[in-house]
Amino acid sequence: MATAPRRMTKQKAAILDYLKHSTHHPDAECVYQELKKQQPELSRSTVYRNLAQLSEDQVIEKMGLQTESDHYDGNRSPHNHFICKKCGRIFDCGKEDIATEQVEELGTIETFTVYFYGVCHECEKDM
Amino acid sequence: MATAPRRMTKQKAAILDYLKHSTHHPDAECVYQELKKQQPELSRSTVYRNLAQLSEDQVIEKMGLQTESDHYDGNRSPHNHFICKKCGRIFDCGKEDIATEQVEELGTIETFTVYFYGVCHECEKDM
DNA sequence: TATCTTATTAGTAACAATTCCGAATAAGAA
DNA sequence: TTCTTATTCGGAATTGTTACTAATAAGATA
Repeated sequence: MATAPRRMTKQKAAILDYLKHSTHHPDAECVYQELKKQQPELSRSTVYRNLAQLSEDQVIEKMGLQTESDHYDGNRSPHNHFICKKCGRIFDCGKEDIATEQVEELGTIETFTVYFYGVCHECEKDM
Repeated sequence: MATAPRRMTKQKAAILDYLKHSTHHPDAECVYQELKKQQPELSRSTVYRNLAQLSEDQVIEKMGLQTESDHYDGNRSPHNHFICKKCGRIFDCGKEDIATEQVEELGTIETFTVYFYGVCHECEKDM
Protein backbone atom coordinates (compact mmCIF):
# COMPACT_ATOMS: atom_id res chain seq x y z
CA MET A 1 0.00 0.00 0.00
CA ALA A 2 1.18 3.50 -0.80
CA THR A 3 1.61 6.28 1.74
CA ALA A 4 -1.64 8.12 2.42
CA PRO A 5 -1.84 11.61 0.89
CA ARG A 6 -1.11 14.41 3.32
CA ARG A 7 -3.41 17.31 4.11
CA MET A 8 -2.30 20.57 5.61
CA THR A 9 -4.24 21.63 8.68
CA LYS A 10 -3.89 24.67 10.86
CA GLN A 11 -2.76 22.38 13.69
CA LYS A 12 -0.01 20.80 11.59
CA ALA A 13 1.02 24.19 10.19
CA ALA A 14 1.31 25.61 13.70
CA ILE A 15 3.40 22.67 14.92
CA LEU A 16 5.69 22.89 11.91
CA ASP A 17 6.03 26.64 12.16
CA TYR A 18 6.85 26.38 15.85
CA LEU A 19 9.55 23.78 15.26
CA LYS A 20 11.08 25.61 12.32
CA HIS A 21 11.41 28.78 14.38
CA SER A 22 12.62 27.06 17.56
CA THR A 23 16.20 26.31 18.53
CA HIS A 24 15.56 24.58 21.83
CA HIS A 25 14.51 21.16 20.50
CA PRO A 26 11.15 20.88 22.25
CA ASP A 27 9.42 17.67 23.23
CA ALA A 28 5.77 16.87 22.51
CA GLU A 29 4.49 18.29 25.79
CA CYS A 30 6.36 21.56 25.18
CA VAL A 31 4.87 21.94 21.70
CA TYR A 32 1.43 21.16 23.09
CA GLN A 33 1.63 23.68 25.94
CA GLU A 34 2.92 26.41 23.69
CA LEU A 35 0.41 26.03 20.88
CA LYS A 36 -2.52 25.54 23.22
CA LYS A 37 -2.20 29.24 24.05
CA GLN A 38 -3.27 30.10 20.51
CA GLN A 39 -5.50 27.04 19.95
CA PRO A 40 -7.06 26.13 23.31
CA GLU A 41 -8.93 23.17 21.82
CA LEU A 42 -5.71 21.54 20.57
CA SER A 43 -5.35 17.90 21.59
CA ARG A 44 -2.21 16.19 22.83
CA SER A 45 -2.79 13.28 20.49
CA THR A 46 -2.84 15.67 17.54
CA VAL A 47 0.60 16.92 18.54
CA TYR A 48 1.97 13.39 18.95
CA ARG A 49 0.42 12.24 15.65
CA ASN A 50 1.81 15.18 13.70
CA LEU A 51 5.28 14.94 15.22
CA ALA A 52 5.37 11.28 14.22
CA GLN A 53 4.11 12.01 10.71
CA LEU A 54 6.47 14.93 10.14
CA SER A 55 9.50 12.93 11.22
CA GLU A 56 8.33 9.99 9.11
CA ASP A 57 8.19 12.41 6.17
CA GLN A 58 11.63 13.69 7.22
CA VAL A 59 10.38 17.25 7.52
CA ILE A 60 11.62 17.32 11.11
CA GLU A 61 14.04 15.13 13.02
CA LYS A 62 13.22 12.96 15.98
CA MET A 63 16.30 13.07 18.17
CA GLY A 64 18.04 10.29 20.04
CA LEU A 65 18.27 6.55 19.64
CA GLN A 66 14.71 6.20 18.38
CA THR A 67 14.20 2.94 20.20
CA GLU A 68 11.28 2.31 22.51
CA SER A 69 13.38 1.46 25.53
CA ASP A 70 16.65 2.69 27.03
CA HIS A 71 19.82 0.79 26.11
CA TYR A 72 22.98 0.35 28.13
CA ASP A 73 26.62 -0.08 27.17
CA GLY A 74 29.23 -1.74 29.39
CA ASN A 75 32.08 -0.49 27.19
CA ARG A 76 33.30 2.79 28.70
CA SER A 77 36.10 3.45 26.21
CA PRO A 78 35.42 6.09 23.53
CA HIS A 79 33.68 4.54 20.56
CA ASN A 80 30.88 5.20 18.11
CA HIS A 81 27.66 3.38 17.37
CA PHE A 82 25.86 2.37 14.25
CA ILE A 83 22.13 1.79 14.65
CA CYS A 84 20.31 -0.19 12.00
CA LYS A 85 16.97 1.50 11.48
CA LYS A 86 15.50 -1.76 10.28
CA CYS A 87 16.51 -4.40 12.83
CA GLY A 88 17.25 -1.90 15.57
CA ARG A 89 20.56 -3.51 16.47
CA ILE A 90 23.26 -1.23 17.80
CA PHE A 91 26.83 -1.95 16.66
CA ASP A 92 30.04 -0.65 18.17
CA CYS A 93 32.39 0.87 15.62
CA GLY A 94 35.47 3.06 15.30
CA LYS A 95 37.34 4.84 18.05
CA GLU A 96 37.80 8.50 18.94
CA ASP A 97 38.19 9.87 15.42
CA ILE A 98 35.30 9.65 13.04
CA ALA A 99 36.46 7.39 10.25
CA THR A 100 33.33 6.65 8.25
CA GLU A 101 35.14 3.86 6.40
CA GLN A 102 34.81 1.69 9.49
CA VAL A 103 31.13 2.45 9.74
CA GLU A 104 30.54 1.70 6.06
CA GLU A 105 31.72 -1.84 6.76
CA LEU A 106 28.60 -2.31 8.88
CA GLY A 107 26.02 -0.57 6.74
CA THR A 108 25.04 2.37 4.60
CA ILE A 109 25.04 5.66 6.46
CA GLU A 110 21.94 7.71 5.84
CA THR A 111 22.49 10.29 8.51
CA PHE A 112 24.39 10.79 11.71
CA THR A 113 24.40 13.12 14.67
CA VAL A 114 27.05 13.74 17.28
CA TYR A 115 25.89 14.08 20.86
CA PHE A 116 28.29 15.79 23.22
CA TYR A 117 27.67 15.52 26.95
CA GLY A 118 28.99 17.91 29.54
CA VAL A 119 28.05 21.07 31.42
CA CYS A 120 27.37 24.34 29.62
CA HIS A 121 29.32 27.43 30.66
CA GLU A 122 26.19 29.04 32.03
CA CYS A 123 25.68 26.17 34.44
CA GLU A 124 29.37 26.01 35.34
CA LYS A 125 28.95 29.40 37.02
CA ASP A 126 26.55 27.86 39.54
CA MET A 127 28.78 24.94 40.48
CA MET B 1 23.87 15.11 51.46
CA ALA B 2 26.56 12.70 50.37
CA THR B 3 26.04 9.76 48.03
CA ALA B 4 24.86 6.65 49.86
CA PRO B 5 27.53 3.96 50.26
CA ARG B 6 27.29 1.14 47.74
CA ARG B 7 27.01 -2.54 48.52
CA MET B 8 27.84 -5.33 46.12
CA THR B 9 25.08 -7.89 45.71
CA LYS B 10 24.91 -10.99 43.57
CA GLN B 11 22.18 -9.31 41.51
CA LYS B 12 24.28 -6.24 40.84
CA ALA B 13 27.35 -8.38 40.09
CA ALA B 14 25.38 -10.46 37.60
CA ILE B 15 24.01 -7.37 35.83
CA LEU B 16 27.46 -5.80 35.64
CA ASP B 17 29.09 -9.00 34.46
CA TYR B 18 26.45 -9.45 31.78
CA LEU B 19 26.89 -5.89 30.49
CA LYS B 20 30.68 -6.08 30.51
CA HIS B 21 30.61 -9.24 28.44
CA SER B 22 27.89 -8.09 26.04
CA THR B 23 28.33 -6.23 22.79
CA HIS B 24 24.69 -5.89 21.82
CA HIS B 25 23.73 -2.98 24.09
CA PRO B 26 20.82 -4.62 25.86
CA ASP B 27 17.86 -2.80 27.37
CA ALA B 28 16.49 -3.44 30.86
CA GLU B 29 14.02 -6.10 29.76
CA CYS B 30 16.77 -7.98 27.91
CA VAL B 31 19.02 -7.98 30.98
CA TYR B 32 16.10 -9.10 33.12
CA GLN B 33 15.09 -11.97 30.84
CA GLU B 34 18.65 -13.22 30.50
CA LEU B 35 19.57 -13.16 34.19
CA LYS B 36 16.25 -14.59 35.31
CA LYS B 37 17.40 -17.88 33.81
CA GLN B 38 20.08 -18.13 36.50
CA GLN B 39 18.18 -16.25 39.23
CA PRO B 40 14.47 -17.00 38.76
CA GLU B 41 13.50 -14.80 41.72
CA LEU B 42 15.14 -11.73 40.17
CA SER B 43 12.86 -8.68 40.05
CA ARG B 44 12.49 -6.22 37.19
CA SER B 45 12.74 -3.30 39.59
CA THR B 46 16.11 -4.58 40.79
CA VAL B 47 17.38 -4.51 37.22
CA TYR B 48 16.06 -1.00 36.61
CA ARG B 49 17.43 0.27 39.93
CA ASN B 50 20.89 -1.17 39.33
CA LEU B 51 21.12 0.05 35.75
CA ALA B 52 20.28 3.54 36.99
CA GLN B 53 22.80 3.32 39.83
CA LEU B 54 25.59 1.90 37.66
CA SER B 55 25.17 4.62 35.04
CA GLU B 56 24.99 7.24 37.76
CA ASP B 57 28.31 5.88 39.04
CA GLN B 58 29.57 5.90 35.44
CA VAL B 59 30.38 2.20 35.52
CA ILE B 60 28.16 1.68 32.49
CA GLU B 61 26.75 4.08 29.93
CA LYS B 62 23.09 4.82 29.39
CA MET B 63 22.80 5.43 25.67
CA GLY B 64 20.93 8.17 23.86
CA LEU B 65 19.72 11.62 24.84
CA GLN B 66 19.10 10.64 28.44
CA THR B 67 16.00 12.76 28.64
CA GLU B 68 12.65 11.41 29.78
CA SER B 69 10.77 12.34 26.63
CA ASP B 70 11.50 12.43 22.90
CA HIS B 71 12.77 15.70 21.45
CA TYR B 72 12.32 17.07 17.95
CA ASP B 73 14.47 19.27 15.74
CA GLY B 74 13.12 21.40 12.90
CA ASN B 75 16.61 22.07 11.55
CA ARG B 76 17.29 19.48 8.84
CA SER B 77 20.75 20.71 7.82
CA PRO B 78 23.70 18.65 9.11
CA HIS B 79 24.71 19.82 12.55
CA ASN B 80 25.76 18.49 15.93
CA HIS B 81 24.26 18.83 19.37
CA PHE B 82 25.60 19.66 22.76
CA ILE B 83 23.50 18.49 25.69
CA CYS B 84 24.04 20.05 29.08
CA LYS B 85 23.80 17.27 31.63
CA LYS B 86 22.76 19.76 34.26
CA CYS B 87 20.02 21.91 32.73
CA GLY B 88 19.16 19.40 30.03
CA ARG B 89 19.15 21.99 27.27
CA ILE B 90 20.16 20.85 23.82
CA PHE B 91 22.25 23.28 21.77
CA ASP B 92 22.92 23.20 18.06
CA CYS B 93 26.59 23.48 17.18
CA GLY B 94 29.06 22.94 14.38
CA LYS B 95 28.42 21.61 10.90
CA GLU B 96 29.43 18.42 9.13
CA ASP B 97 32.99 18.16 10.45
CA ILE B 98 33.54 17.68 14.12
CA ALA B 99 35.31 20.79 15.27
CA THR B 100 35.31 20.59 19.04
CA GLU B 101 36.38 24.23 19.28
CA GLN B 102 32.86 25.28 18.38
CA VAL B 103 31.44 22.99 21.01
CA GLU B 104 33.84 24.24 23.67
CA GLU B 105 32.28 27.68 23.23
CA LEU B 106 29.08 26.26 24.66
CA GLY B 107 30.44 24.14 27.47
CA THR B 108 33.01 21.66 28.71
CA ILE B 109 32.88 18.34 26.88
CA GLU B 110 32.95 15.37 29.21
CA THR B 111 32.12 12.74 26.66
CA PHE B 112 30.52 12.36 23.28
CA THR B 113 29.11 9.64 21.12
CA VAL B 114 28.37 9.59 17.42
CA TYR B 115 25.14 7.91 16.35
CA PHE B 116 24.99 6.85 12.74
CA TYR B 117 21.62 5.91 11.26
CA GLY B 118 21.12 3.71 8.25
CA VAL B 119 20.55 0.11 7.24
CA CYS B 120 23.10 -2.59 8.03
CA HIS B 121 24.42 -4.73 5.15
CA GLU B 122 22.71 -7.81 6.55
CA CYS B 123 19.31 -6.12 6.33
CA GLU B 124 20.06 -4.63 2.91
CA LYS B 125 20.01 -8.19 1.52
CA ASP B 126 16.32 -8.50 2.43
CA MET B 127 15.20 -5.26 0.78
C1' DT C 1 -19.67 27.23 -5.90
C1' DA C 2 -21.58 22.91 -4.19
C1' DT C 3 -20.56 18.17 -3.45
C1' DC C 4 -18.04 14.29 -2.00
C1' DT C 5 -14.25 11.52 -0.23
C1' DT C 6 -11.40 10.59 3.38
C1' DA C 7 -7.39 12.50 6.08
C1' DT C 8 -7.47 14.73 10.30
C1' DT C 9 -9.30 16.17 14.65
C1' DA C 10 -10.57 16.20 19.96
C1' DG C 11 -11.11 13.52 23.72
C1' DT C 12 -10.53 9.53 26.15
C1' DA C 13 -9.17 4.88 27.01
C1' DA C 14 -5.41 1.74 26.63
C1' DC C 15 -0.60 0.68 26.65
C1' DA C 16 4.31 -0.08 27.75
C1' DA C 17 8.47 1.44 29.94
C1' DT C 18 9.83 2.89 34.16
C1' DT C 19 9.51 4.31 39.03
C1' DC C 20 7.74 4.05 43.63
C1' DC C 21 6.43 1.68 47.80
C1' DG C 22 6.88 -1.24 52.09
C1' DA C 23 8.09 -5.21 54.45
C1' DA C 24 11.74 -8.75 54.38
C1' DT C 25 16.59 -9.70 53.51
C1' DA C 26 21.52 -9.54 53.53
C1' DA C 27 26.19 -6.77 52.89
C1' DG C 28 29.73 -5.53 55.48
C1' DA C 29 31.33 -2.59 59.43
C1' DA C 30 32.03 -2.92 64.41
C1' DT D 1 28.25 -12.45 66.20
C1' DT D 2 25.64 -8.29 66.26
C1' DC D 3 23.86 -4.25 64.22
C1' DT D 4 22.86 -0.78 60.79
C1' DT D 5 20.90 0.19 56.63
C1' DA D 6 21.49 -0.55 51.55
C1' DT D 7 19.23 -3.66 48.78
C1' DT D 8 15.81 -6.98 47.52
C1' DC D 9 11.14 -8.67 45.67
C1' DG D 10 6.69 -7.96 43.97
C1' DG D 11 3.06 -5.32 42.91
C1' DA D 12 0.89 -0.83 42.55
C1' DA D 13 1.37 3.71 40.63
C1' DT D 14 3.10 6.93 37.31
C1' DT D 15 4.29 8.84 32.88
C1' DG D 16 5.21 9.32 27.93
C1' DT D 17 2.99 7.68 24.01
C1' DT D 18 -0.38 5.27 21.02
C1' DA D 19 -4.96 3.52 19.66
C1' DC D 20 -9.81 4.22 19.10
C1' DT D 21 -14.23 6.54 17.60
C1' DA D 22 -17.46 9.80 16.10
C1' DA D 23 -17.28 14.47 14.30
C1' DT D 24 -14.92 17.69 11.31
C1' DA D 25 -12.72 19.84 7.43
C1' DA D 26 -9.02 19.72 3.47
C1' DG D 27 -9.01 19.82 -1.09
C1' DA D 28 -10.25 17.32 -5.41
C1' DT D 29 -13.95 17.20 -8.70
C1' DA D 30 -18.17 18.47 -11.10
